[in-house]
Amino acid sequence: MARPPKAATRGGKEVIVTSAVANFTERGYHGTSMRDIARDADVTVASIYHHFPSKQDILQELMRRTLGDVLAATRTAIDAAGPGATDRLGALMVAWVVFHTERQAEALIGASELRSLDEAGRVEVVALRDEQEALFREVVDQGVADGEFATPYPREAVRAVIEMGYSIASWYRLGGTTSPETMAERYRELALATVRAAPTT
Amino acid sequence: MARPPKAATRGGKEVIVTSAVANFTERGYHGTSMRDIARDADVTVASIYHHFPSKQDILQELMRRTLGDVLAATRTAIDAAGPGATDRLGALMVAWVVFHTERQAEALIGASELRSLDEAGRVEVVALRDEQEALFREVVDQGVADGEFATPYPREAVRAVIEMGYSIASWYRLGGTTSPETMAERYRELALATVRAAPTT
DNA sequence: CAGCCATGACCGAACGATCGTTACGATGCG
DNA sequence: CGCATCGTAACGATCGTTCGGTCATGGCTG
Repeated sequence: MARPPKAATRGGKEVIVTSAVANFTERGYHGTSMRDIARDADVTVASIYHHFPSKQDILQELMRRTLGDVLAATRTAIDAAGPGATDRLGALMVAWVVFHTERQAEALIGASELRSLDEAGRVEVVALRDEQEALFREVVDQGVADGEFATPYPREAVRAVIEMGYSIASWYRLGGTTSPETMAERYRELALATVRAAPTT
Repeated sequence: MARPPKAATRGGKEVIVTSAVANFTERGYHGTSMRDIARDADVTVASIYHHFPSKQDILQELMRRTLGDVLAATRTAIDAAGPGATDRLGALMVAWVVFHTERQAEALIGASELRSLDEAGRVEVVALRDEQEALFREVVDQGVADGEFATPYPREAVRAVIEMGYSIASWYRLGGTTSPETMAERYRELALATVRAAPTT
């Protein structure tokens, strides 16, 4: 059947995806042309259509990969953590932040180009996002039930925690003075502080 | 001189801006055509060019207005609050959240279409965003200096607080079960929890 | 083992559609 | 009349996509 002849044929699909990530990040989906993608990937426009049926399909494959990867990474982190909600949320947040520092470009696209998907693609991707949010909610709800977390607003706290990690992708610079692990540690504490707080009044 | 002849002339510039907000929110700047804006504003494309020199100019005026308004609103809130950092950050966060619930579409554009601005526009808008971040940072730094806030990571906490408020614009629905004021109150507490927490070690 | 040829990878050039923008004329109020 | 306002129709550029090819490879046939 059809299989990679050598794997070093020059890249094939991967160079296209890589170029698409860079371009979508910089200019957005609608601001990027197929010719932009082709130029950075060092192929012609027609070659792209040999690997993908359409520009829309590139975006969908990209987003499915990204959201699938981060979901898998956070699930693994939770399963490897202790049984307590504090341990589990800490591990979840560390994995969440590390992903957003190491693969910031893809993470940014995954969260900001939802509106550029067609109907079918959006349904699929929204389902992945809902799964991700549910993962956070389960852990926080467990902590509230066990009494480890005292926040009176678990729903809002979950959104705040998700968003503070996601937002890292928009300003963090790899190679700067703060490593992904250090960043993850700081945000682990910020997240725990957010869910632990009891009402003031 | 030139002034509004009646204010009921049919709208003039305002209907165009309103339509642009709706369209940019739904499809993004590059995903929106001048014909889209014209259709929703009930004017012709040529009429838009009577009020704006270019599509780029519509976006810039939009973003300048939005970021200027939220900056003014948050400054006013801080000045009206008590002198303590807790009061000041609380008032700042309430104003921040209320703005993002009441004018979510514009807020979303202001934060997500930075890359669609040309060089000149970006410089101007980035300056406004930096002022806004500085406002948060001043209050948090004051709290840390006075001992009211114990967070070991003030920089990250500032980013987290800004982002948790901004993100409300992407999911909050006016007319739902939670009013902007209630939402603001909850996020006031989440924000204070985030900056108050001491290191766990 | 030589030769063929199906196949996957790639490309140059063009398609019709739509884009932002403009030239220019009609309208109507002060 | 003068000016702000708005419209019709078109401009050249660029868009996503497709057509029709070339070229190297490697399994199969004799």
